[in-house]
Amino acid sequence: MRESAAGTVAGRIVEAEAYAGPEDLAAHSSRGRTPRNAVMFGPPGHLYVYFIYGMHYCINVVCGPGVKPEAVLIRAVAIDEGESLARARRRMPTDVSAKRLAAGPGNVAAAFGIDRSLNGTDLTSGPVHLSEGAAPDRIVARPRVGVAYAAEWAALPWRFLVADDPHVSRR
DNA sequence: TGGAAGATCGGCT
DNA sequence: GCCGATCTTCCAA
Repeated sequence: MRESAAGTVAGRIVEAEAYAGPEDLAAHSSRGRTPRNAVMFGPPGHLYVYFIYGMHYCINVVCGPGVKPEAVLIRAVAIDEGESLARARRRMPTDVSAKRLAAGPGNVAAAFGIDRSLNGTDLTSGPVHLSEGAAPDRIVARPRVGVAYAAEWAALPWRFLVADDPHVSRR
């Protein structure tokens, strides 16, 4: 759930990827602590937001006990219908279907209005909240996307998505 | 100080 | 299926 002056946008996470560190070569934390990934080395329950490819933001949830730089990349969210959907759609540059509104990490950040200013935000007290909901019936695991450079780590099935959910990313 | 690559996306062929 | 947009970040020299 994301709260801002523009109103609240809420949704259900339907796709995510796990990044372990620092031994996971696909994780940003695998090359040591830098100004960009410093949040990953901090306590869990915080947002790690980074800018990629000159035009997109990706949002992660820092997890682990706080000693290991681990995080979960939020890749797709099914946005609640009604006001949430309307507000999210207003943020998008082009008119897109509800299915693809928050499909893919770049789109999730855009739909929820999350950028680098929210990097390091505490998810328990800030304008972005996570809450526990009913677990989906069927979850499938797939290899992670876009990490072919990570040798044997690229093959690990650490991308989790809700089976047959139309809101997941396509690539 | 320079250059290469990137946890992407959308449009075009 | 392929390619360009666009700029931050990191490493090497």
